[in-house]
Amino acid sequence: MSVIRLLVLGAVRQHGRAHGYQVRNDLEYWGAHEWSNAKPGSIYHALKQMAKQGLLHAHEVAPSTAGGPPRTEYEVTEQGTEEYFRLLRESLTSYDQKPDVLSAGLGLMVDLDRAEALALLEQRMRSIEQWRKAVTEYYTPEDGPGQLGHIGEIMDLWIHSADTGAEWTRGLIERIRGGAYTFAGEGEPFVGVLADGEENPFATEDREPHPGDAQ
Amino acid sequence: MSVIRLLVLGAVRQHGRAHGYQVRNDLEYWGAHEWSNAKPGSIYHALKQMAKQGLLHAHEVAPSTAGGPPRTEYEVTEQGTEEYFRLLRESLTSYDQKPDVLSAGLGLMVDLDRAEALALLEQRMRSIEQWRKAVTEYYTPEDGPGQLGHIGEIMDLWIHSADTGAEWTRGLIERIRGGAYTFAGEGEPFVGVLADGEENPFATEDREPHPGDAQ
DNA sequence: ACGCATGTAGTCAAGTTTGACTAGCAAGGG
DNA sequence: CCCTTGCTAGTCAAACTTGACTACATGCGT
Repeated sequence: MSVIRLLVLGAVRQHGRAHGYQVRNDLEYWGAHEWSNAKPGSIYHALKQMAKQGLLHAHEVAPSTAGGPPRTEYEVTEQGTEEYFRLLRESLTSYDQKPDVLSAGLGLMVDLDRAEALALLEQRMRSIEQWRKAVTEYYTPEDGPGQLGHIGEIMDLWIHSADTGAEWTRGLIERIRGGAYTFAGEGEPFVGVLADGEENPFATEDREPHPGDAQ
Repeated sequence: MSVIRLLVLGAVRQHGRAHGYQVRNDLEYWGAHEWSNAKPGSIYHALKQMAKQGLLHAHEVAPSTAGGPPRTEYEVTEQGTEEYFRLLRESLTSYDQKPDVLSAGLGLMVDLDRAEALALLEQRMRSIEQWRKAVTEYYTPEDGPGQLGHIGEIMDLWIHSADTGAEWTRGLIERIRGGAYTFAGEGEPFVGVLADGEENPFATEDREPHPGDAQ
């Protein structure tokens, strides 16, 4: 799954009705440009594509109040809502070693109720366990892992990631079970999008890129 | 960086001269179809593209000995070798949280000499440390991390990944320093590609996909 | 009054990835 | 002898991603 659709659906849904630039701003507010491929091109592409596929409804709107080309406002359709929850559930349960997918799931998990979020994360634990078992059984030669030479380090890295990923998930489950955060149907939701005109405290500014990021 | 180019250059280079199907087979042998987007289309595309850019030299060759369309053999040019080592070094030093890039680097690191591999991994440790510092400093609000609500879990996940990634890298450095594996210029290299006609012990077979993998 | 940086909103071409598809040959079974 | 299955080798259209670019308006210093 591409994480863009999940993020875009999540952003549009929280606004009720949003145009591309608003979505773009929300994703920046969430830091998504840091941990996913949320570039303008991808966002506008996803909006158009999902409108074509009936997941979003597009309203043509009068030229913007603040300059620039005419903009389009989008609204999530019923079909889009279904797809949104499908993607969200998948992002929390499936172990595919793509940290961006899980990050998006974490940011949006409060759209579910607490019990379901917990159930999905328990399922995630089981997925990791199964994945680990499949990898160790399949890739361990009869004569022991030493036979693989330095290639064995790749497997070791996977196993290490699976184990630490499971450990972190366990911690998250405990925090949620302990009452942390506000989930759907539990009163005042956490404000996850920027109101119109609100300034973004995490804007990119002229800050250098993180050292260590790929060029 | 896209990991495909690194993998393809590495595979062609170890053969001296290889056609697309051979590369494709090597990547499967390395398990790359499991941990990267090494699909046929991407591989053939990368070969053509890099040939166009002068990183590979393409030899048109008589129709294959075993049926199918005429095939092309590729050889790494001097420019391609430079690019290969550039990508390889980057894959080992840069912390971009894409596990496929590091996996590819691990599989190919023995093309470097031991001292350089160690130096690059030490650099990786520093990159992780810097990245961690930048993230914690930049994303921690004045009133403490609790202010972020559930969004703080995303940051917590990053930090956790950085810390466990550093820990694993430290272990690898120690193993290499302790004399593990055979690096460039240390005699018989580990056999990393399949000889012509050799069967692949890790072939995909009809095995089910790993449970927990994304659909 | 002028120009220049900044913010708003989105487009575009080039490159990359995906998944399904083509096509030839060999082995083996009925 | 024919027919299916599987292996070798690669192509293709559609979708997606990237990074640079356009166009308009506002505010701000000089």
